[in-house]
Amino acid sequence: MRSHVLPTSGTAVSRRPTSRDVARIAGVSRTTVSLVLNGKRLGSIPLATRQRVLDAARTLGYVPDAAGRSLVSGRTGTLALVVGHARHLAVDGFLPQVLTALNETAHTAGYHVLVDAVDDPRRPDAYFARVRAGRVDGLVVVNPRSDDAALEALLESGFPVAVIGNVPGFEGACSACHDLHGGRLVAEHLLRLGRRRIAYLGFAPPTFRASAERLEGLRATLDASGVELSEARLRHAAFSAQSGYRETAAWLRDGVRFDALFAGNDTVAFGALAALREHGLQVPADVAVIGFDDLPLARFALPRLSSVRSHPAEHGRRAARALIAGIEGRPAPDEPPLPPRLIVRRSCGAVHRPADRPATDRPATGKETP
Amino acid sequence: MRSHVLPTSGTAVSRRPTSRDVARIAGVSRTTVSLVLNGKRLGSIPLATRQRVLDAARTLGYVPDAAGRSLVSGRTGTLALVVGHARHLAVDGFLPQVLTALNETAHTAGYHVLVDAVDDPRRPDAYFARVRAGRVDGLVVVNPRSDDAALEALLESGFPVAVIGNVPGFEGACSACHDLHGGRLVAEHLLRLGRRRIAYLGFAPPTFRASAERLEGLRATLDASGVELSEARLRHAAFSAQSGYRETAAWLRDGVRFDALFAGNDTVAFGALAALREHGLQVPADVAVIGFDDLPLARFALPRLSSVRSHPAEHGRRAARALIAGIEGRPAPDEPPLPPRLIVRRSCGAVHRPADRPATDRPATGKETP
DNA sequence: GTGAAAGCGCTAACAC
DNA sequence: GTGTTAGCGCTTTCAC
Repeated sequence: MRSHVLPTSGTAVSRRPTSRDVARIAGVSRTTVSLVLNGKRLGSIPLATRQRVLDAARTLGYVPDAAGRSLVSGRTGTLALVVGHARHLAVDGFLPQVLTALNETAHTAGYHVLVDAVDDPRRPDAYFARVRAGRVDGLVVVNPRSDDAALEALLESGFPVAVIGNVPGFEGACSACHDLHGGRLVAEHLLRLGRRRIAYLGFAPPTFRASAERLEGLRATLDASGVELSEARLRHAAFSAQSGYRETAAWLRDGVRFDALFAGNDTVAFGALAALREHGLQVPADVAVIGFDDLPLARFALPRLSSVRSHPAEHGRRAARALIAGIEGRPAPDEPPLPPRLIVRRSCGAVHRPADRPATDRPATGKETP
Repeated sequence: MRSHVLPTSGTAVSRRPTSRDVARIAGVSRTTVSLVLNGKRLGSIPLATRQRVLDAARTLGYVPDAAGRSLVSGRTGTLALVVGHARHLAVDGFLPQVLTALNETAHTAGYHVLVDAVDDPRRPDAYFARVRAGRVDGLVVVNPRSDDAALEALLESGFPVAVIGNVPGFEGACSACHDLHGGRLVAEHLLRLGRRRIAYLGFAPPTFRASAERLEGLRATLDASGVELSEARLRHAAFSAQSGYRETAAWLRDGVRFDALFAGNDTVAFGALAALREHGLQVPADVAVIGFDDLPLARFALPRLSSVRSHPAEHGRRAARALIAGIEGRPAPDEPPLPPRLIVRRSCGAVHRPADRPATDRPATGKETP
C-alpha cells in the first residue's frame, strides 16, 4: 500500500492527488493537465485555462507520479554512481567529492543520483540488473578495474555510461583521468630533488587502473632517467590510512629503505606519514612524500602533504554532463583537458617559509563555505 | 525512447524483454509468469510449468520493469539519504561512513539508496517533492537542524522517516545520537587534566543540533564544576578543515587564549591543529585538543587526535533497519543504546609510550580490509 | 492450475 | 483548443 502524504492544503483528498484530481478541479481533461504542467503546446492553450490548471495543481499539492511517468516515457530521471569497492567510499575523501559534484550537476538537470556498490565486478552481470530493471537512465562508473569484464560488456551494450577513469578502447566514454601524467610529474619532481631510491605505495590492488597507471607514469620517467624502481619498493595498500600505515610499517620492519615515497592517494599517505614518523624517519629530510588527489586535508597534515591535484569534483561534474547529454541524445560537451597539477608542499621539500605557506600552496580553486 | 540493453542470449528480442515475452516463450499467461517469478501461490503451480517459466526468463535475461512494478505496488524499493548541507558530504568523513553502511544494509534488504542534498531546509516543501513524486519509500535524514520546519512537518506526516540525530518530540524516529553525552565526556576528561580555559569550536553553525548539543554537554559539565565557558572561546566552523583552521587562527590573531580545545568534529580539529602549530603552540602541552566522531584518520594525525567515537556506520545501519521496518509495516527493531566513547590519544595528553600506541587507542571495531 | 480482464498514473496520437 | 482513446509493464481479483 502506498503511504499517503498530507496535502499542503485542506482540500478533501487524502490519497495522493493524481492528474485526474487536478483535471476535475480545474474542469479540464487529463490531457490538458499534462500539457500545461509539462509546458507542451503552450501556444494552443488559453492563459485562463492554464492558470486554472496551475492553481488546481498547487492547491492539491500535485506532483506527477514518477512511476507512471517513467512507465510511459521510458525514463527514470535517475543516474547511478557505481563504486567498485564499498570501503573506498567509506575511508577516502575522493569519492565523496565526486559524488557531491555529480549530485549537484545532476540535480540542476533534473536528475537524481543513486549510489551503488558493485561487490564483485568480475561477475558478468554486475551492472546489468539495475539497468535491466529500468531503474536508471545511465551509470557513472568510477575507479574502474582492469579485470572488470562486466564493465566492458556494459560499455559495448550502448547503454549510457560515463567512466571516471580510463578504460582502453572506450576513451569516448571516459572522463579522462591523467594518472599516467600525474605519475610522471611526481617522478620528475623527485628526481629534481635528487632522490633516487623511490618507493611506490599503491592506494589499491594493482587491478585498479588508476593505481596501476600512476605507477606506470612514475616508472616510465624513472626508467628514462636510468633510475631503477626496485620491486622491493613496490607495495599496494587498500584505500585507507590504516592500510597505508600497515604497508609502510611492513617495509620498515623488513629493512626496506627509500628516500622518497609516492603514495597512490592522500589517505594512504597519511598512514604512511605516521608509520615513517614512528620509525624515527624525518619527512622530508629522510624521506620525501607525495600523495595523490590533493584532498582538502592534505595541506593540514604535518608536514603539509605534497600531492597531485586530480580534480575529483570537476570529474564528477563532467561525468554528469556527458552522461546526461548521452541520455538525452545530445553530443557530449567538448571539455578542455584537465591536466593534473603537482602541488608542492613541505612533505617533499618545499622551502619552509615564515608563514609555513609555500608559494605553490594556493588554496583549492573550489569555493569554500565560510 | 527507452535505451535497449543486449539480452544475455541470442534469442530474437532486441527491445527489453517483458513478462509478455516470457509468457509467450514458456507457453503460459502473464499471470503465471508473475506468480512464479514472485514466488506466490507456489503450491498451485506444477513444477514443470514453473521450470518452463524460469528457463524462459533466464534465457531472455528478463528483469521485471521497476516502473511497472512500482506503479501497481506503490513501492519503489528506494530510500533516500538526505543531507542538509552538500559541503558536509564533500569535506567530512562522517557522512561517507553513514552512507556506506546504509547502502549495505539497504541492499541486503533489496533497497536502493538515493543521495539527496536539501539546499534550504527552511523551505517547508524541502523534502516533499521527492516523497510526493513517489520516488522513494522512505527518507533517512542526517544531521538535522533546529530551524528545519520542513523536517517536523515531514515527521508529522507519517511518511516513513529515520533521523540520524535528535529531533525533540520525535524521539521514536531518531537513531539517537548521544551528542550531549559526548560533550560531557570531553568536559570531564579536560577537567581531570586540570584544564580550565576551555574553548569550543563547533563543526557547523549552531542551528545544527548535533553541534549545539555537543556544546551543551560540555557547558553543563563545566558549569557543574564551576568552570566558566567564556563566550569569547566559542566559535563555529563549517564542516571543513579549512574552516576549522580559519576559526582557530582568528582566535589566536585576536589574542584569545585557551588551554584546551574541543572541536565539534575531527575534520575541523585537523584544521585547528594546523593553526595552533603555526602559531607556535604545542599540543597537548599548551593546548589539549579533542575532536568528535573518531574518523579513521584521527589516529594518524600528529599528534594523534583524541576523539569521541560516534559510530557513524552503526547509525547508518540502524537507520536503514528502522526505516525498512517502518516501510514494511513491521515494528522497528529494539536496538541497544550506542553510547559515545572517548578515545584518548596523544592530543589530549595520553602518555607517549614507546610504541606511540597509548593503551586506550585500540583499533576501531569495524573490520578493515587488509 | 491457469487465463482473461481490469487498473495503477501517466503521456501522446488523433479526433473533433 | 480540448477531449477521447490507447497503451506503457506489471500485479491481482475473479472465473473457469
